[in-house]
Parts: sequence; C-alpha cells; structure tokens
Amino acid sequence: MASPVRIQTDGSVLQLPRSATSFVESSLAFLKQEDNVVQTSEMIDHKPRLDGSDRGHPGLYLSCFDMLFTEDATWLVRVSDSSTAVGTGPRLEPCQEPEQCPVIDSPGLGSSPLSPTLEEQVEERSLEQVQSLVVGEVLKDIETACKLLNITPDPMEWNCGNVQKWLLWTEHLYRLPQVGKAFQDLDGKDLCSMSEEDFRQRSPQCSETLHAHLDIWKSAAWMKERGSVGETRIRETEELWSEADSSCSGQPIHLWQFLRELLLKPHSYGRCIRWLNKEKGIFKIEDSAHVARLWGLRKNRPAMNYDKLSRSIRQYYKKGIIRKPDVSQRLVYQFVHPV
DNA sequence: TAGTAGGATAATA
DNA sequence: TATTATCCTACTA
Repeated sequence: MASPVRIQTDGSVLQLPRSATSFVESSLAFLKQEDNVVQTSEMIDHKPRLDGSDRGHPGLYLSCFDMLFTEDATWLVRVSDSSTAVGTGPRLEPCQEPEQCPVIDSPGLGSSPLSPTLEEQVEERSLEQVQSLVVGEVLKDIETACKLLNITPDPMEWNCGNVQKWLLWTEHLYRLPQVGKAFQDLDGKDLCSMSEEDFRQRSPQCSETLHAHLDIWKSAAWMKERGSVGETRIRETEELWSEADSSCSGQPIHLWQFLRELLLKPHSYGRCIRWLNKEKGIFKIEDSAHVARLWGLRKNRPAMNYDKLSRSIRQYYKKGIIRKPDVSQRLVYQFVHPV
C-alpha cells in the first residue's frame, strides 16, 4: 500500500489519507504538467462552500464510479484490504428481512427475493461494506481535487475558469484529448444543465466520460448538502450505498415491495417517503424525484422518473395492491392490504 | 408546473 | 406471460 502524501507549504502541512495517495500523486503530476495556477496555500485555506441554493438531486449511478478508477486496477484490492485489516467499515450485523405483504400472492415471492439465506445475507453485507468504503474514497478524492484545483465541490457554483480547471483535470485523469475550447463559454450552471447529448455535440469523443464524471461530482455535492462532514457524511454514504446496493443483488423486486422497504426504514428514507397512517397503509412520497431515482437504481433504469414510477403505481389500482386514499391528495397513496 | 389518470405498446425476466 | 418501462393525451390543482 502506498504511503500517505504530505504537501508542505509556507509552514503548513497538509497530510492526506493513504487512500488518496494515488489520486494525489496523479494530481501533482497534473499540476506540474499543465502548469496550473493553483497555489498550495490556497489549497490549504480553501474551504468548500456548501451553502448553495436548493436544487435537484442528481442521481447516484454506480456505473459512474467505476470510471474513477479505470487507471488503477489495484484500487479494489486496496479497499478490500482496508475493510478487513483496519476494520473501520460498518459493523457486520444480521440483515433484517424485509416484511412481505401477507395478502398479495406474487410470483416468485416465496423464495429468494425477500428470504435470502444467512450466507447470502453475510455475502451481501460484506459487499455493502466494500461499497460503502468505495463511496467514501470517491468523496475523499473529490475533496482532494477541490483543494488541488481550488474549486468548490459543487459544480453549480463554478465560474468559467473553474469549469476549465475541472475539464483539464478530467482530461488528465482519463487521458482524454483536450476539450477545454469546446466548453470555454460555460460556467458550472450551464455545464450541469447539459444533457449527455449536449456534451456529445461539443465533444463527440469524450462526452460519455465527461458527463459521467460530472454526474459523480453532482452526486457528491448533493450528498454533502444533505449532511455536513465527518460521521454524518459516513452515514449518508452508507445510506446511499445501501440504496444502491440493492441494485447489485440481481433479485427481482416489485415496485410495491420496494416502496414498502423504503417505508420500513424511516431513518434512512423518511425524508423522501413516509407513512401518514401506517395502520391504514397510507403513505406520502415527499420527494418524488428521489424515490424515482432510488427505484431507477434498484432496477438499473437510469432514465426512471416519477412520471414513469407513478404510472407503475397506477397499474396497481386494477390489481388491488395500491390505491388512492378516500381523500385523494397529491403524492399520497394507500396499500390496499396494510400490514 | 407538477401531479393524476389511463391507453397503448415495447422491453424484460 | 406478468410486470414494468416508456410514451402519450387529457385533465386537475
């Protein structure tokens, strides 16, 4: 494992975690090569501003995270090592089996999807530990890049110069051809509002990588905005990964089951979906976009949105699984057979 | 503008 | 084949 990196400035020393070492080495090489304007003293002093105005929550698509490490195949081994040797990951706890709707007879319900064996649970939990660490590493890497580039972690706050720095950085990270000129008139808000197709028009070669990489930054900014730092961040990271983790299980799940899972974890998901009357099975979707994104993650459907999700919910009306409550309200639904 | 409702059809497991 | 995804129009708050 590589040693921690220490960056010494005017009397100040910035010591970075071991996990960030390769990233930082890469960063230093970048700064040297590109003759970037970042001053180390600024790097130390810079505090990312997290007080940006409210915005949409970008989805966290796991496939994007792979891209961060395309140049370092040993990375996964490093994370695995740290998860076992250091033992700082989440504690291994028995996995609580999600509740099933006792009335609705759904194909395939009785077997694996909601009743994993103990061995499967342990295996999934171990995977969750590694995944949780991965997200933590990604967040650290972004923080480090912010310090090195002297930009805020929130792309929405970038000016044109910040965008150019980020582009240079991304070019370096993925060894892309120079694309800065194609984006020279854009600030962070412009960049964030661009679709992948917009990226493609400006840079056919690099659009996929740039768009995915920006998605990671947007996700990280969103995660930071939801919590602050330290333990909160770790908890949020774990939460997001547990959301995403489900998409890795490969097990089919019905939408109503998924919604019930969220409702049964108010600590994690209470901000986006909650019971209004648990006894009657009435629930409210507080953050439609976020619930839709979670569903998209679970089903590996990045294009999922609330429009589509709600259409699926409405399919349950005929089947007698979910209905609108007697007093219909927006974003409020009712399980026909509450637990 | 966002949510609701439901028809039609495609995709998927 | 059942379920969900996607797209659509019309309507409502």
